[in-house]
Amino acid sequence: MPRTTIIDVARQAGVSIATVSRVLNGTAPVDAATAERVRLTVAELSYIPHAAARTLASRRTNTIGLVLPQIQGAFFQPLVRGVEEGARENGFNLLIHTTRNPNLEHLPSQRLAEHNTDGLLAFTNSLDDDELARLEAASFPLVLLYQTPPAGLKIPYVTIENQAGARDLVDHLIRVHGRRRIVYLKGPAEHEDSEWREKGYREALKTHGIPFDPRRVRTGGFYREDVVRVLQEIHSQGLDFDAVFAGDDDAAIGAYQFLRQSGVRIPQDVSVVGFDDQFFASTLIPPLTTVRAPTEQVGREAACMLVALLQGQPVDNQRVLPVEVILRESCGCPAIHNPTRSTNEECP
Amino acid sequence: MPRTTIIDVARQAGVSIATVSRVLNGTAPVDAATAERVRLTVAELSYIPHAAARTLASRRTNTIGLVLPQIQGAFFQPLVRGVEEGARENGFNLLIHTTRNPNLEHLPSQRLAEHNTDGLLAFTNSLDDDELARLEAASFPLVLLYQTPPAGLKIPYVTIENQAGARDLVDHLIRVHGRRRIVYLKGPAEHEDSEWREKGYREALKTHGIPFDPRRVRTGGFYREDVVRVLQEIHSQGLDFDAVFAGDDDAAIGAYQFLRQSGVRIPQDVSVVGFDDQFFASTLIPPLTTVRAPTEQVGREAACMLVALLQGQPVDNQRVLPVEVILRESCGCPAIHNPTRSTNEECP
DNA sequence: CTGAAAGCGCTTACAG
DNA sequence: CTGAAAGCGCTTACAG
Repeated sequence: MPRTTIIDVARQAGVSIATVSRVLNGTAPVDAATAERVRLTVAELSYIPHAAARTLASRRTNTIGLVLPQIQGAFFQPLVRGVEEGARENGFNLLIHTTRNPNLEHLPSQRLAEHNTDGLLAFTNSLDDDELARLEAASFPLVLLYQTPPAGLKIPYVTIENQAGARDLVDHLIRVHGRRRIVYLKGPAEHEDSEWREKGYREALKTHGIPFDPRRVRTGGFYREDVVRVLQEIHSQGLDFDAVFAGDDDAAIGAYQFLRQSGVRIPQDVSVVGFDDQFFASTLIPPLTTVRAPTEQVGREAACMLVALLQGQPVDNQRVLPVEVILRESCGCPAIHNPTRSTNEECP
Repeated sequence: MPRTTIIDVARQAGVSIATVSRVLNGTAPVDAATAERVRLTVAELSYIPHAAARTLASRRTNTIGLVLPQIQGAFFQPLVRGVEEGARENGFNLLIHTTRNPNLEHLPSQRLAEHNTDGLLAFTNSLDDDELARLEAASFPLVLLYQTPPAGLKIPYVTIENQAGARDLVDHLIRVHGRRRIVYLKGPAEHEDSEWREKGYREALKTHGIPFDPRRVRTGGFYREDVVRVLQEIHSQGLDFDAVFAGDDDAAIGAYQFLRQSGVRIPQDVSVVGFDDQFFASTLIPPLTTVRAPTEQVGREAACMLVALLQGQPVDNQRVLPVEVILRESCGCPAIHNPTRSTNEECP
């Protein structure tokens, strides 16, 4: 049986298809009574506009794209959820392209960008600089996630206060718990968040007059296995430490593993702290002290910015969301039996 | 700058757009040299066909739909992954509709079914019987997941050996560990898997001459909180038990919680077993004895069946995938230090 | 406020 | 093996 089209609605309502389209899209004033009649007919026939036809005729896909390395894991889930909700709340569909999925053909963002989406959200390092430049030159709407634009490009971005969060966290370790030999495990080389966090780490050391020791800053801080390996390395090099600032909460689990199997007590011998406040952070043993990052909100805000861009509204060039240190026990603070998470900078 | 279209390719290659289309889709024989020339031009211009135009012209969306209650959680993740991969491997896109997402308008599968997808994969209870009947009457391609079709409808489905798995698991509890007062926590009322598992449970009791006690079979077995509540209820009714067969592995965590806070030892006092072998099952303390279900494979096979249906190939009316009992320590079996999961029915 | 008509970028009989 | 042309179901100037 043939599909119900706009022609069927128009015929039955006694109007032209243009009028039906106008009622459905609210793109032009329509006589109230006529509009009502059209709406009734639409309901009666259970008419649903054909998305592809709409796209073709309007030259808009009503879809935003999200390019990121993966969607699994405690960090990406809330990010994707935020983007999803931001898109949906604005009536947009979401198309996700994961760059690290080996099953997916490698496609240079082109299909995603120019044919299937009206605009793109790009996570750090998911699109290379040339690609970004090309898209910007073509005035293709873009918003960056956790990344500032490459030099010379003016692309709005959303990120978090990495530096301040890391600084406050490390400052707490030094000031309250007397830690001075703090290992910082950073992410992959060009990972911008890690760079900002390192600045914060250095800032805190400086404040307390602790010299920066490059041997205590290592790459490999975003995967548990890498963390275990790197700590092993540090240990076998005879370099001692009294605290580990892991790349994120998941990586902190690697630190827990290494220390546990080495017979080192957390936090008595070594403090461990993470970043993000991922969902399981409070359930680790000991509960993890970390920096709460509004990951879901980053996703939502980015989606909203992109939508605003698509609608020709003015948007800020940048949006940096605040973070907050969450003190639990892995730094050395005493247990709180109140389940409310602390926002205090001193131990509660 | 205007988008590159099939016309640009045709012009530059010196052929008609029909020929370009044929080369791209392989829908008709094309002279080898001509085809090669077209392919070169396509590459040169970085031409990417416009998906919406294709859909409109071909009346095919090249997309399959998946309707299910949610995509989060240890059970649904592998299911969705399987469907995703099955779809992608066959060159299809995937559109997911979650029925339990309150942010999404409730849509009677119609939009998903008739306008945006070529066929639909429906998880148990996601589409009501009328809806299924309507779609089947319209010859809309369907495959059911973990559900047999309603009476009178002939819709292919993919599920697992629920009954045999449950039977073998319960049989193990009785035969090897001497359990005789086994609580079975089933899922929501119309949940078909639970019904089959109950049959398996009863079958095992019968084999060992243990009378069936309806008070030991309860609803509420798919959510941790419910499990805690139900066990509390059972306990406060003075009904004793020496084993809990939880609705799934996640629900088993609820049993762990209840027993632990009641000072009951697992497995010395009470055995606990689950279903699915979700990713964390081996990491629980004690490691969970369960039934390994090929959830990802169910998703993949269902996607493949639907694709076959769409391509007019013959498909089986049903596909029931085998499961396997995985013995760990929560039933009372001794710890294995070999990390290889056991497939043996006796304790290793 | 409304309609006739062009056109979005493809696929696919049809004819050769 | 190839091309001209109709048509997929809409949106949107254009004209009134």
